[in-house]
Amino acid sequence: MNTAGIKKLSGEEIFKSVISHAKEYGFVFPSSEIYDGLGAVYDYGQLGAELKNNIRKTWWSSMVQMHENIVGIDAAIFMHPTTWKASGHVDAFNDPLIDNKDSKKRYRADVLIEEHIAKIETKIQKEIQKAQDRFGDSFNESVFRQTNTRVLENQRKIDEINLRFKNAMEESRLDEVKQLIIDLEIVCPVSGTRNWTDVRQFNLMFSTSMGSVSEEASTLYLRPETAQGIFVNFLNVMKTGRMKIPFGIAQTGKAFRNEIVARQFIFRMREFEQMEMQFFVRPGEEMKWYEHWKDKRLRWHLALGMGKEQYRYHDHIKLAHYANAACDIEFAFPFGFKELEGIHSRTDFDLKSHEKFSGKKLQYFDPELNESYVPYVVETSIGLDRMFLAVLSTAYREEILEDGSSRVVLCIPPVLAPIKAAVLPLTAKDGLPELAREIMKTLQCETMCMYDEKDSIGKRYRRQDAIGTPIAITVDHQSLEDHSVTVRYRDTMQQERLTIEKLKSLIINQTGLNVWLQNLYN
RNA sequence: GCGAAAGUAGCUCAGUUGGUAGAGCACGACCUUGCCAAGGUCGGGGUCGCGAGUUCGAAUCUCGUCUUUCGCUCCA
Repeated sequence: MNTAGIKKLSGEEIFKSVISHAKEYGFVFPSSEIYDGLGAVYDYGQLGAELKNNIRKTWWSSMVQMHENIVGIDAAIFMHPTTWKASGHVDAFNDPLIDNKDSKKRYRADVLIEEHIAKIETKIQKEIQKAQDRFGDSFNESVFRQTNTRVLENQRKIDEINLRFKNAMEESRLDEVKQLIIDLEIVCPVSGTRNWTDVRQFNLMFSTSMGSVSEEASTLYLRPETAQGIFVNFLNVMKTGRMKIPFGIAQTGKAFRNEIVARQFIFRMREFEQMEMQFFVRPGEEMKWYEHWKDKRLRWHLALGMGKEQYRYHDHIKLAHYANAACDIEFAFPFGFKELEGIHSRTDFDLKSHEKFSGKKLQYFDPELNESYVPYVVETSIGLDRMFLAVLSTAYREEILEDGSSRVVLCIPPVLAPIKAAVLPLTAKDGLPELAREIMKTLQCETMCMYDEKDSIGKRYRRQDAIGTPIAITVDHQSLEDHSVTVRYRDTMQQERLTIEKLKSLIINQTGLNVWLQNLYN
């Protein structure tokens, strides 16, 4: 049987199919689904976890194992709060915002309250003005402020509002900020109504507290990027690893961003996993290394064989405050070309800032130049979940076969496939399961395999196609006599006959990471 | 946050003007079969998102509420 054609699907159709396929076969589930789910949070299922692990492993080996001058670390998600002051994340987005439902205008809640206070202050000023007009030169303002009941009353109001606002902000009680706005009967300057939304803090960082829930507890943030874990460990790694510039530190791990809108399945999530490497170089050489990693990272993607046309560079014109060059590797997702990986020349911004806040010298003594300097940093940073989505949506295919029937197949790059081989007895009797089990036992020491004897052989092939297993091994009656089995390939559906002894090397050659690494960068 | 759509079995969905919940696929057992989604028999699984109301009676009508998805807004 051969493939007669691939069903043409629109991006939207593919995306929808991928999402439901991912759920149906145990790749990705909506989080906490029995409680109706949690918006834009997803769990990886039994096959998804395998695929995700394989992507991570492939990245890690390519970056750490294959480079003598790159080492990997695993920093904690919690970091000293000052880290985020140094990185600029604390100040960046910290305003409490509130919307008026009628005018649909958005205001800073603190500004609304300040304006209200200013109005009361105006009243006080008017009282003072009136008194001054009456008493003339003998008027003493500070005495008046301390004795006049109307002024005192208004001043008391101001102090109370300030206190309430301050307490609310310190305790992150946004509901209290809203209550304050309601209590003060503040109206929208445009619509004149008091129809307010809840106050929302536009801080992209999630916070929690460490220690007991008393005043001793300190506010911690869930890291919004993994990079800072590398920068704060720069000295440790450099010294203990005897690293010589240029060198890199790699890390994979979860990061958290409180996005206002998290959408598009696992493309934009509030909890996500990054795989990134910070490469420390001599100042002035950063552009050379920037180009180097731009090229090398694209070659990594191409080595997976998902198609050259799926990728493109997107150079940033507007640069972040810490960068002097930046580009994305964009991928053709079902909803268009979007950022998959970023390569940024971060200059010495981060290390310098950490020097300033920590008071520690974060410098490298360069024996060739005979001087110390703060290294420049070139970063490669890829979203693991995005890579997962890229793989899954590219792999998904609905094929029409010669006989008019159809099959759904995941053409996942073999090195990433969750299950590498399926072991299938042609029938579930005559001693075939016993031999198949024996083969299974040997192969599962080598790699992820799956045993299946339920339903007809054709059906089992299709089931393996649907989860992207590259190789199916079928044990039949002939196997009992001559120790040979049928090997059936996912993509072509072609079969060949091999002796059992050759299976191991076949699987390693076709799906093994070590073999894949040998051909990488060549 | 605003706007729109949708919540019925693991998946895709049906459910007629209100009358005690169905199909296909999937799942489990058994029989028959054996190289590309075979057939048969039997079976498991749903308080129809949740809560009120109307009614003799609500998956169906009304109201409320929750959740999800999409678009906008925000961010990059």
